Amino acid sequence: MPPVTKQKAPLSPVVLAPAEREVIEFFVHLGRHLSLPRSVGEIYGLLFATGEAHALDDLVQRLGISKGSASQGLRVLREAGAVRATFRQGDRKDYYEAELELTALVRRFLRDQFAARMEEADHRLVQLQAVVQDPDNAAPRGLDGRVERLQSWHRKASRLAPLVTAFLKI
Amino acid sequence: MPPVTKQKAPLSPVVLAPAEREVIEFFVHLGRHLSLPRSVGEIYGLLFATGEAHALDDLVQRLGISKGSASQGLRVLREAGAVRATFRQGDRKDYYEAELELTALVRRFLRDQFAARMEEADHRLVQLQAVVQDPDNAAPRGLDGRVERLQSWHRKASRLAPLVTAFLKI
DNA sequence: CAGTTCGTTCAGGATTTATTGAATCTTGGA
DNA sequence: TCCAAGATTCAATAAATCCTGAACGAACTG
Repeated sequence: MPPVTKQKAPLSPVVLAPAEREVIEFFVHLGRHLSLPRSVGEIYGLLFATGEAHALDDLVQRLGISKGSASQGLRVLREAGAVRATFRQGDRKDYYEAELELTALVRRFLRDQFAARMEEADHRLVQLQAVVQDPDNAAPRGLDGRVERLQSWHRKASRLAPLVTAFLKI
Repeated sequence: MPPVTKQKAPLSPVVLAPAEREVIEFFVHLGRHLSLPRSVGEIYGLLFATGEAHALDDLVQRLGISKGSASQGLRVLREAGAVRATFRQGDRKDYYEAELELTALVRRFLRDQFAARMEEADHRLVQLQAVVQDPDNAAPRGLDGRVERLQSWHRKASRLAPLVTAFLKI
């Protein structure tokens, strides 16, 4: 008979309850719409489901993902503000818990992601207009007008973000 | 001397002007944010750049993509309302031109895509709540409250879409 | 300082997604 | 009805993306 493998008594079972699995799937699907890898949705889903702080190893065991995925996924979530690190006396592990203030999350997303994309689009449009107006580049007739319409729409979209932010405060 | 290969005199050159290439890249990038394949962005970009109606073969030649990609890409754009088919007397080809009313495009996107996703999320949330409230599923304590918060946020987001649509009408 | 425990990184493998091109279907004209 | 041009489909291939796990470094501990 082989020696019993050493195990530190887990405070809660490492298998997922059906309810947890369901929550995880929900966030995996949500993440797909934001082009996030499955593992990121899984991690946030588990943290959201349990409402507790978990260490990296915990996520690896319960979700059955690799340390690499867990580490990278946590980084993404940290940078997005979707997860907070908490610390415990006399414990070297990092514990993470889900940010549950969804409104704050969305607001942050709008401020960071959306704003960044709008700015990038702005740069592109400026460059595009320069290229189009250069006679050497053989722009089809009427193109400059169409690019102008792109820009005017871009300005309109820019005015939209603050409006949404305001709405979220209600 | 080999016979001259038969060629139907093209009305415009099959190589892309720099201005056209720039516009195409712009829409390729835009499409990435919507998880659209490169080919779809290229097709819309070319139609937008020239402002003219093009047949499938035209797109294949100028963009250097396969017939398959062109056909599927056009279908996606058609279904999204981003492209319109036009017809010509005594010509069996289908010609496509870009829908230039961007505001209408965005409105349609909100109405179709966004609404569909919200409805899907609604179904998922209802199911999720059922699973969570079933005692057999071992939901962690407090989870039902968190799911309730998800739903309340979902309701708020639903109210957002009409608001944006209204804004676009201005 | 040697030995541990954690977390991160990244090259390589696995999986998902996009593209190709030949076969097939559709349509209109003779 | 047959033919040919045009469009679509889809199985095979290519490309992009994600995941893994071993190697590494940092930070503690005895």
